[in-house]
Amino acid sequence: MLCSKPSKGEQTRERILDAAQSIASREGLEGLTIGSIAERLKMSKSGVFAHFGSREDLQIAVIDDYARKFLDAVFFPALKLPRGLPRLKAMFENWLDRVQFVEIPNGCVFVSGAVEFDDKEGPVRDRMVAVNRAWQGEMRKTAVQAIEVGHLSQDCDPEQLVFELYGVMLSLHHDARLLRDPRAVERARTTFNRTIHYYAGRQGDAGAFHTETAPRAAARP
Amino acid sequence: MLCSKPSKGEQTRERILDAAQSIASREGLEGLTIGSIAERLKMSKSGVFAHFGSREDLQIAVIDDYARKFLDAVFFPALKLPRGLPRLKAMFENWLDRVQFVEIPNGCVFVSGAVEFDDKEGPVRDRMVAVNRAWQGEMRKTAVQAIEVGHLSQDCDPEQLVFELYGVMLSLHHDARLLRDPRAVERARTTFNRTIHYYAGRQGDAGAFHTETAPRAAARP
DNA sequence: TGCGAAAAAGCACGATCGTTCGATTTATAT
DNA sequence: ATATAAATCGAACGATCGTGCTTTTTCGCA
Repeated sequence: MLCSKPSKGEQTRERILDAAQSIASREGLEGLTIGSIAERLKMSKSGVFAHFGSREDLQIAVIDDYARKFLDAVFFPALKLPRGLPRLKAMFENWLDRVQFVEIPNGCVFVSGAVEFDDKEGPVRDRMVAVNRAWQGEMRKTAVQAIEVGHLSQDCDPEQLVFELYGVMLSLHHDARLLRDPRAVERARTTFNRTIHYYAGRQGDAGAFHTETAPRAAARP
Repeated sequence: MLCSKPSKGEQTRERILDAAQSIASREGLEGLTIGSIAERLKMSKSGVFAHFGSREDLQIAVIDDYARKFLDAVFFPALKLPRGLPRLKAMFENWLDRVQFVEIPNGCVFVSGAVEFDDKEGPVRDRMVAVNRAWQGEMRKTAVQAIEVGHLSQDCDPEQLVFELYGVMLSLHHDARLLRDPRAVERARTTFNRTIHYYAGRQGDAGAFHTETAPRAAARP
């Protein structure tokens, strides 16, 4: 019997992780505090602390949890589409939805964690790097497939493409969250379309992009 | 008589600002601490504190100082070049040098500050936004001039261009500092060249970019 | 229903944070 | 050189941090 009974401990561990998620999104992993979780959950600090061996372990658990939710929302649904451009475009649209409706309002631990731990050696940084490499690796693989099936040019460097797509999202985060520019989402989409169009290259498949701005009407299940 | 004698107070204020700069680059503006400055300067905490009304004022002073140094290194030297693409390209190359030789090794308060204060209301955030808008504004103006003199297409949206250039630099910071990818600098240059080439549009001035990867041999004075 | 285990609370600890205040040491100008 | 002002120090404050310990409460099962 799998997943029979979530014991009391596992339940509250989940509640703690949710609260930590929410706080870390807004305040960053360094601003995440045992006391702030305890206050939000109306628990004692030691009660919260007991579920994790240390604050570092808690931060790592938050990173893992965030990565799982991110991939569940952005990556795995796109696997249902055929390889190549359809899948790549679906990944980008899912990502854009995630940024627009979750990360811009609440913050993103990938973005804040990247600058918080970029020169702070230790296991938290290591995990941050690992999940980042994993996600960029999936994007790269998707780009490679798009090249293999002929949707993108043979001249396309997949890692270069990933670099550019990641930059689009970082700029989106920056302009939308710091400068509060509502046009940032549209700019991100414009950049993506132009970038893909370029890498699609001279082979006439450019018609695969029916509209310059994707149809946002379709309800997401 | 201007700038006659820097009084003792102004001198140490400068030393404090330098130390604060160095610490804030590595640890972020939130990791910047009165005690850490005092320790580095072998002063008392209160001695350091007395030069600024509060920690917030210190953080704001660091932001202003950082912005000034950034513009001195990146923006103003480019003004000596003629308007249009030469100036825009000089700004990018100066920026890339700055990132490569200063910000990647030491960190950047624009990048870390942007995510630290993106939803932390207050005067520090306000200043962060102000200097960011100022810099993006200068880039936009430079892009507008490039359009006016015909180096960039009339169809080019200057704000879209700024969005994309900023994204290139953010992705460079991310890949170089978190993932420690030495190829990130080259990728940034590649993206810039391609982006400008696109916005230069159908007018045959594309030859203005002699090499795909800029000649890094020339010693910078 | 009662018993052993698991979970949560309570309390204290040393450290560090920004900040205040009065004393003390320096620099500046007459 | 001396008086006045500026700069720095030393000590302390209340808060908050992560983390150990011990005790109490609660859960799960026979």
